[in-house]
Amino acid sequence: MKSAFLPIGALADQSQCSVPTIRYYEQIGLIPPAARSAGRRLYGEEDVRRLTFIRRCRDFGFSLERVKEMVSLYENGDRDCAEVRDIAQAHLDVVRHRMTELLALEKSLSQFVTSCNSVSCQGTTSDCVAIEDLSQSFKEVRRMAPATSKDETWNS
Amino acid sequence: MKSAFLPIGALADQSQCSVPTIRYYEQIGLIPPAARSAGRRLYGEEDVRRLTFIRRCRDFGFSLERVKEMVSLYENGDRDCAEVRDIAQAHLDVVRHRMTELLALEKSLSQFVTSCNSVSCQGTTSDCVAIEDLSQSFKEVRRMAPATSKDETWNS
DNA sequence: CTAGATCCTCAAGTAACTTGAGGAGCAACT
DNA sequence: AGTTGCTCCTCAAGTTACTTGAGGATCTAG
Repeated sequence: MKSAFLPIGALADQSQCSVPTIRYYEQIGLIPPAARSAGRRLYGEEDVRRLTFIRRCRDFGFSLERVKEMVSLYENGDRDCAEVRDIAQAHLDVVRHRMTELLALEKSLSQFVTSCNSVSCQGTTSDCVAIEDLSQSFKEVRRMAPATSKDETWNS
Repeated sequence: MKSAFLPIGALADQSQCSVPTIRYYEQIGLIPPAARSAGRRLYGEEDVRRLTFIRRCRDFGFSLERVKEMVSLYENGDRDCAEVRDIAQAHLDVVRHRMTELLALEKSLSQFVTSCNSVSCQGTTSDCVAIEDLSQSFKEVRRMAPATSKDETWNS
């Protein structure tokens, strides 16, 4: 068996969460209380997976309450399957919406950087053609996605 | 001239920020103090653009401090153009990184929903094949992006 | 066996808002 | 002219999701 036990610092490294954040998650009941050896917390591979998943969801802007829901999707075995699918579907909708917005910002920024590199661009920003382009792209972004409902279903 | 003056509620609608949030942004100096008529704030098209841009950046997970920096990108004309480009480039890196992670999550979720719809799925989650698929996809997601540096440059 | 890194708990601080109290102003129907 | 209802104002307190700090114990390497 290769299941080594990890102290909290190693878990933090592997999951990209900070040590105090992990303790905080335990405190609020998002992750189960860790096993202890001489008062110190010990973790396994399952904990690395769970925490990585949690950190990822947080990066995407889901609230801790929603993350709790998502974690329970694949850990809790006594829920109605259709209900679980509906939750996942709704999360998927949000994720797709975020992706279109991120794509629009990516386009704005890359256009800006490209034109800033290609045009003669030695002076201050007021002389720089690319700056005007940038503020123009933001207007375009707005036109592209006019009815951004602010995902109130998910973060309210 | 078609420049109508907007009360704070209309600005909130158009920019997708809440009314208290706009007042808060004024208070912390992120947006300039609005003109007033009978004590009430009045705004124009420029304010709609600025606030929409700010809201969008916040949705993408940039801190208010970073947003301040980005707002000054196209409003402040006395900065070195190369410096401005470097800031934009760094933002672009973060945005691209977020996009690959979002894409991975999108894949996980859509696979889950699809298989949940196709297989016989009438009981509880412990009976459902799709749940096992989902937790498997999360492991895949982890393998796809192992060195997530947590964007410390941007949100520290 | 000691020096430094890592761990522990508990309390307080921070960012970015949100909510609530208490009150004034404007629009528009009657 | 009155009053009903919506929007606005300020100021203070609450919320979420952490982070930082104090004060102390414990493990690990040289």
